Amino acid sequence: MNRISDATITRLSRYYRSLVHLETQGQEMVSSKELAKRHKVTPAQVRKDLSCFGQFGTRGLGYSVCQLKETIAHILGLHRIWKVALVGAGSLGSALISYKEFKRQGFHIVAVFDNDPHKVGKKRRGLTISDITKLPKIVKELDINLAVVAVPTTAAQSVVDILVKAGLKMILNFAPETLKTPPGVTIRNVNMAIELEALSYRLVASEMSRLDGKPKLSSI
Amino acid sequence: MNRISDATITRLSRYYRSLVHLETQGQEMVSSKELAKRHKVTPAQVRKDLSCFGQFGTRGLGYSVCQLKETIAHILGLHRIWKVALVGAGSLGSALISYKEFKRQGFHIVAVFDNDPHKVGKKRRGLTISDITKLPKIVKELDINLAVVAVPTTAAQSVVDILVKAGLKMILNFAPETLKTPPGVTIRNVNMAIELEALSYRLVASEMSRLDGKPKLSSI
DNA sequence: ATCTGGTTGTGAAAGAGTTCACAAGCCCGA
DNA sequence: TCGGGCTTGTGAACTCTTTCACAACCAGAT
Ligand SMILES: NC(=O)c1ccc[n+]([C@@H]2O[C@H](COP(=O)([O-])OP(=O)(O)OC[C@H]3O[C@@H](n4cnc5c(N)ncnc54)[C@H](O)[C@@H]3O)[C@@H](O)[C@H]2O)c1
Ligand SMILES: NC(=O)c1ccc[n+]([C@@H]2O[C@H](COP(=O)([O-])OP(=O)(O)OC[C@H]3O[C@@H](n4cnc5c(N)ncnc54)[C@H](O)[C@@H]3O)[C@@H](O)[C@H]2O)c1
Repeated sequence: MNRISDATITRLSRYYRSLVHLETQGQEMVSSKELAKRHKVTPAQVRKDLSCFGQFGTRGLGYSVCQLKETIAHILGLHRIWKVALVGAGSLGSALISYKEFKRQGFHIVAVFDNDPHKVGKKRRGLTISDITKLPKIVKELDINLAVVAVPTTAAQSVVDILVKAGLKMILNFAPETLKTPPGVTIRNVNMAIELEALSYRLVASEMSRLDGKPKLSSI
Repeated sequence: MNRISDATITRLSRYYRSLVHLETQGQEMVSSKELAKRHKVTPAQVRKDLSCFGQFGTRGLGYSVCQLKETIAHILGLHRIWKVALVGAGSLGSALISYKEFKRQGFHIVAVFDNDPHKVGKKRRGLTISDITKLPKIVKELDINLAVVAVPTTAAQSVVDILVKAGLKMILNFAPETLKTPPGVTIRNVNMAIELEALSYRLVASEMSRLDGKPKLSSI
């Protein structure tokens, strides 16, 4: 069992959501075929993804919805509660605080930081906004596992440096910029601008091919 | 020149941001080496990405920052103004409306839709929220190019169906679910939950390897 | 017991994407 | 004009990911 690819982990997350859904529908078993159809991948892909972690299915029957769900939850660490620090209590940060899905998945925002004196001390959904300078101390005290960065692009690198110094190893970044981190620190980016630009590129491409009479692009 | 990969387009978006930054710094030329370092890829990757679209560099010197920036803007369709419909004026939707970066990149939110009678008719940053039933008409009238979906997961598929029927071909979805679209319609997902789960998986993995005394995972 | 229809798990093949390696080319100074 | 230092552009090699294909297996009917 080699290093698991990012793509596989991403797909497991998706399968997980389907399984939760199927369970609420009362479905007992699910085949790789059905799971694949729901996610626009091949059945072989589903089976390969799962086989990275063991054998969970029954030949001829498929996978037990409940059992597979639990297995994936385990793999992804969704049974655990992770303590999250949010940096940046702006419009995006505020939306994230009020986003209940995070908590449901075990990601608890337990501290919010900002550097704006007008915001520090104020409350957001029961959480008091702390000054960014208090971050290292609070991260230690609360034993925080991961950080979400929702500050303006210009401040993002300096915030990441602070987080790294505070000992955090996992960071989710919303600023549309590639940030530097030392080895051992994982940073993942949520980048809506890039997604939009990919759509924009395809709009241009589809217009061009329309003019050329070429066949149009398929989805995803 | 084959089909350009998604990965390449994504990287172009990133390079673009670096180029904008370098231009404001007054830098005239940039090498694939420098660009690569800023984005944690190899110089060869940068050159390959660009070579998909033509030859823009000068051997021995590198690329003209300004010229390359313009070229990429052209490729990605960033010169144009795209009209965007936003569906869902909740907490995320509201954050998106107030996000100025979108407009700067040429993505203008020109209409906002919701199905909540309490919200329809209200204003958000100068935009009146319209009832979702008016969407097809307004999309036609305003000649809207793409749609952003920021409604609860349970409503996302039905909203996408409406969008597809209204003739939209490009959709950016924030709901954490794989949505069905007919061929010819491209949908891209921004999925923070999945990103968090990938981090969570790595946290678990790193804890396990810590216990085993194995080397820790590298960044990215 | 055996057969049938269906599904998993997995090596091997195929396909994508990335990196290597080097000729071709530019600039500058001698 | 020539040589040295540096960088691009790109086929070829390599690596990673996905798909194929099929033996192994399960359940229920006959
Ligand atoms: N608003 C959106 O819908 C949206 C969408 C996509 C991406 N983003 C990205 O998310 C990030 C935040 O966006 P936003 O719209 O919430 O911005 P915002 O300006 O509303 O909020 C940013 C917050 O960060 C705080 N801040 C600034 N520097 C800081 C520092 N050094 N330390 C701690 N806090 C600091 C500010 O005081 C402010 O409260 C940006 O990088 C933006 O590009 C936002
Ligand atoms: N809030 C966040 O920070 C956040 C983060 C990540 C992902 N998301 C996702 O983004 C989506 C929106 O989240 P939110 O927090 O803004 O939710 P929200 O409940 O605040 O807002 C959703 C809005 O959509 C409207 N709506 C519901 N059904 C509709 C329909 N059929 N047609 C038109 N409008 C409809 C509601 O009236 C509401 O205004 C969800 O799918 C959520 O999972 C949100």
